[in-house]
Amino acid sequence: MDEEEVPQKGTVTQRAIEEIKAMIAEGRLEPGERLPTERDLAARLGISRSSMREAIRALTVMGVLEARHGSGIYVTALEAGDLLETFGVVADLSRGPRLVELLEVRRILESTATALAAARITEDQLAAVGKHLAAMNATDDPEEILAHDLAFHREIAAAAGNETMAAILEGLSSRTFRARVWRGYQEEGAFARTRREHAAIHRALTARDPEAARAAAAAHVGEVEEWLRAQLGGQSGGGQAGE
Amino acid sequence: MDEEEVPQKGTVTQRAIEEIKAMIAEGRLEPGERLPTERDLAARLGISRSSMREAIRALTVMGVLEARHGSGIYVTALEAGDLLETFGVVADLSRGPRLVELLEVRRILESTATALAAARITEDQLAAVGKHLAAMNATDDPEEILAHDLAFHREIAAAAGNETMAAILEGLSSRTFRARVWRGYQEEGAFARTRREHAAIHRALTARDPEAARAAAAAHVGEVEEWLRAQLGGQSGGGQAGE
DNA sequence: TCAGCCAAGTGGTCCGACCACTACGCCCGG
DNA sequence: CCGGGCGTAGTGGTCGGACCACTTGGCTGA
Repeated sequence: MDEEEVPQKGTVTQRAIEEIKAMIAEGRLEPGERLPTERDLAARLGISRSSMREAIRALTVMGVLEARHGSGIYVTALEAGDLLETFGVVADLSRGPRLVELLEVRRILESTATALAAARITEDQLAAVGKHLAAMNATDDPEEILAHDLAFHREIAAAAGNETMAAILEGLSSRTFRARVWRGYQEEGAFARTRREHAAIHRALTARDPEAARAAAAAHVGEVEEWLRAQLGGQSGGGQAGE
Repeated sequence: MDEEEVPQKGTVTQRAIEEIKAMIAEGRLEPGERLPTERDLAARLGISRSSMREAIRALTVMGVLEARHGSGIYVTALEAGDLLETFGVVADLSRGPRLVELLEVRRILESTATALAAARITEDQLAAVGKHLAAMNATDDPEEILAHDLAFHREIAAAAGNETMAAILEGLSSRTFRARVWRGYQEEGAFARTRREHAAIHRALTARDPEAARAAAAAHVGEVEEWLRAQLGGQSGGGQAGE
């Protein structure tokens, strides 16, 4: 006799995660909508609140849910930018060969995004890009330069018109990630070159020339990529970017 | 005087996550290494085990940690494929415009990956690709076709030599994701066309022609992309792929 | 020697209490 | 009647401690 009920595949928490995912996938929960309370959900699935909390935490990390202390749990709009955290963390923790692979992915996406931007960018956006370029060249503070560099590329990614791609690139360019690489990179006077590359990208955007933009962006990222690849080869001391 | 320590930024769990991330980033924990027990870690940071478990769960979802029941918690090798789960989940839950954006990203990466594969693929890998292509054409069972289709592209991505990119593509092609799109797509007799496209990709690979491979792959994904975009435009009933 | 058992240790689950914060309505003064 | 301020109920966040399920490795006994 054993009547039975979907015994248990895997852990209880896993089941809870699938359950909530299903609720969203099937449209039982709309983006922005509030979920039942943790206590309710736990009771409903017949599991403890602790386990349910872990399930919620998992979905929160994935950017699917958002918990507001004292208010409730809500389904995010899934509007990109929500999944970028995971990407950023992975990028920050990667090293060696993995880092180069990540940079290669960035080169591919960034060059395409820049090409798209060249064709679609508005005057306002172009002005914003130029502003960051100028600010970057007007200071010597590495911190500030890095900040404007990030903004420069972010602005371009946004102009490409694909939010999801912009979010991925954002993750691939997270602050600590780039800071790590830059430290060593800049010491080699690759500074002027970086400025030249940025200027080239800006020129291509201004000229609305997708092909030139793609080439400039690819070269820009590829430059760093090459340097990193070399570092991994036969470095002995000093460079800590890859190792 | 104040000994003191950064009281608490944000939630306790968040602090725990940062702490563990830092341990890995600073090399205090090597990939594959076993972490202290949950109880230890919790005590060490002065938080409860529940909170520590949530932190661990978060990092597990991100693919940074791996928990083995009865054995311990380990740092993953961060060898790609670990972050693909998140990507897959997001892809599964996305709809409408977001879905198109995701497909666009896939088109960009897939075409580049296929081009790289054309230049680097080995005889063995090429044979494997051909096998899946044949299997795909030899059956009418949608399930089986889908399975071989996925394997076909996976094999190519692997041949491109960038594991990280392959992992991302894997996530972007997750089973339920594609199944959802295919259902409607195939009903329009896009079947023969898909076969033709796959054959074209295979030919380009065999000829070791990167440009042809890139074009074939881009066209292949772009085809589906276009269809989906059209669906979103003015669809009234039936098609459930996007809405 | 080796197979099998046993026990310690670890992650997985559950419970129930309390804290921190938000939201909303009730009450009181204007 | 109106509005602001204070309560309070409700929700997520944290805690601690008990017990379960599984792995591992050593020990026992054939």
